[in-house]
Amino acid sequence: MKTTITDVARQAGVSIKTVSRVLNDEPNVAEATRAKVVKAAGELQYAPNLAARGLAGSRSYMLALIYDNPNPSYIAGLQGGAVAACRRKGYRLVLEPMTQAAAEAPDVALTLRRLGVDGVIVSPPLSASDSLLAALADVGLPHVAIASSPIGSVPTVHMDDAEAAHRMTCHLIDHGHGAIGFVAGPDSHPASSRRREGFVRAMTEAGLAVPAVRMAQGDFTFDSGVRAGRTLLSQGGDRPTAIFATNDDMAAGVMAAATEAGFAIPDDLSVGGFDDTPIARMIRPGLTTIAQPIRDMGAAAAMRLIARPVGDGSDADAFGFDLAVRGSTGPAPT
Amino acid sequence: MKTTITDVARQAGVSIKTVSRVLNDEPNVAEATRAKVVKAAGELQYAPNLAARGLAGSRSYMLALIYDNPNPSYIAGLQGGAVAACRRKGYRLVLEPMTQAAAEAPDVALTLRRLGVDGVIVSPPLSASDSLLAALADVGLPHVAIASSPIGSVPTVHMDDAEAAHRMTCHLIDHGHGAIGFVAGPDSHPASSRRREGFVRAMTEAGLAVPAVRMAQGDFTFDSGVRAGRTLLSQGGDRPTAIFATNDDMAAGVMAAATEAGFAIPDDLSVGGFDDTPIARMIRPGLTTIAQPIRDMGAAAAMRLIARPVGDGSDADAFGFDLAVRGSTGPAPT
DNA sequence: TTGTATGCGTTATCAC
DNA sequence: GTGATAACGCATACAA
Repeated sequence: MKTTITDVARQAGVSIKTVSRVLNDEPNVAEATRAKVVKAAGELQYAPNLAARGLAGSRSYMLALIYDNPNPSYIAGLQGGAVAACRRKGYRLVLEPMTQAAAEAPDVALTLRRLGVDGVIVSPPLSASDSLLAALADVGLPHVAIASSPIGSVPTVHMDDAEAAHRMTCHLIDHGHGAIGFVAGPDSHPASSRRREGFVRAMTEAGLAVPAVRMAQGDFTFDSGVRAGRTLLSQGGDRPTAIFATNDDMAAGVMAAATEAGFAIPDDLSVGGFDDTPIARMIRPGLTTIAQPIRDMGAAAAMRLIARPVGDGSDADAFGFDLAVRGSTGPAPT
Repeated sequence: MKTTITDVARQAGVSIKTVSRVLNDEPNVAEATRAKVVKAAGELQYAPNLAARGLAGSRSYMLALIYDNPNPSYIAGLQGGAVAACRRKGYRLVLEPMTQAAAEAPDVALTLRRLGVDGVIVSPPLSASDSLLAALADVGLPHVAIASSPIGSVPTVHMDDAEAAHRMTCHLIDHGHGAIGFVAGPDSHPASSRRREGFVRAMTEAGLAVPAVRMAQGDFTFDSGVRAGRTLLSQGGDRPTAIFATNDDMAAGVMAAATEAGFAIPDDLSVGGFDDTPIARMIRPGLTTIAQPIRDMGAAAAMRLIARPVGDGSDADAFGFDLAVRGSTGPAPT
């Protein structure tokens, strides 16, 4: 038999309401009474029934993480931060993987309703889906988006991808590189265009050209990076001396393509990545990349939902980033 | 205002019990009645209140995944499979990361109680913690362990690590390698000893020596692989011609150490890994490794909990594995 | 085949 | 500062 609040009340010699008060840190409880209750709860190994609490209090103490990201380490970071924040506040995190198609389907609203959570965290690239965001608003489900820039009226936790890309590009330019290749991510991904913006801006500011022949596109996979690398490097004397691939997997692909073509890194070619996933430390030379505080962002997103269930919708948490310099970038060959 | 089962009942012109029957696929409902109810539910975008359902039915329709694994892709696989299975059955998956220390702490029982779930999936290395397993049994929480071999009386979903290690070792032996180095994982990890067993058995069967000098130990990290690689390769003429590192990260480390020391892979040295994580395809040459059906195992674990809430404790699901042969292994140098 | 009444374990509304 | 008691929305005996 499960021990209930009634058992605790009996053991402590008080009413259930008082027990409830103590458990929920409500005011107006004598210190002595509080102690009695805490003691009784401890002895009985009491654990409140969440279903009952949810039913009575009309809160589920659950948050959902909606994601559709093939990058395990990114998701793991987000999850870790969000779970940690949830735990501190007595919440639990439920997983809700969702394809782009499902997010745009007409029945998302019902799917979201069925979740039965108090709020949801939407991670990229789904955080850019207007229809999903609209459905969330429609259903009246509190939500926060993790994105690369503030999104309209949706509470957002973001890191400035454009600024980060700008920084990486400047890093390369500072090392004397003028012919810099760029490997973009898929257009469907919101971060892609932001990163491209940052790159172009830095190049323009430095008076450097951005010819189409040095712009390649990938899909954030290693293989697409290999292909992009081969293409960019097959231009004879006019080849780039540095390539900025907008995620680590693609950057690793570029490095593989470069090595295969006989280029030494960083002596013949510098390569920059984005995300600072584990692979960045596992390839040789180590990959210079952009480190995002993913974990913190996950935690911030959860806290937003927990602390302000009905956000005013106008605020946004901004996070910084770090340029992790490793061996893959160096001076331009002379 | 949320729409409740009462609203649906009114809209359909039936009683709530009938609605309940339809929603839960219970028998004894006229087809016409069923249709009416389904229609009403659809129109009202009805989503059952999970808290109420949980309270009344004394089931939470939630499963928890307990894990403490630094390998994101392993966890992601497990999660993916488990979530998919849960979704098919109307369950949700909540995350419960837990350190080894927390799992062994005296208050785990209370932590587990507070989870408020119908069952938990315990992944390695926690699945080897007797105290955690005992606490689970104590609390009366249905659970299944994901492990490298059946565990006592605990329902287990497992893959034979020893057999897999044996296969990898045979693969190397078949290529003419006799001096094979081995990089073990931490002793605290249950899979470590199993993998060592498989290695030793294969070597012994082939009449090959297993000198201590060719046995190194790591902690499943890339860096520890680098260290182990350096050590194993610093033996002059007696160096191994192949090294079997028992996870991909360490194998990647060994490859880095080998390259650094001037050995070509696979011409001078063959390297085998374990797990088939993304890194295996992202390093050059590609890493020959053991691919586990992680996703399927996660799904199986969830299904066990859902289909047989009170398992009889004696059964276990066994899964196979694949040897993914890539470029890192080849004939022994002559 | 369908409907009525009771209870699940909390929180919340009042009165004391 | 504390305690009865009514919801909360659903499942489930039990009736009809």
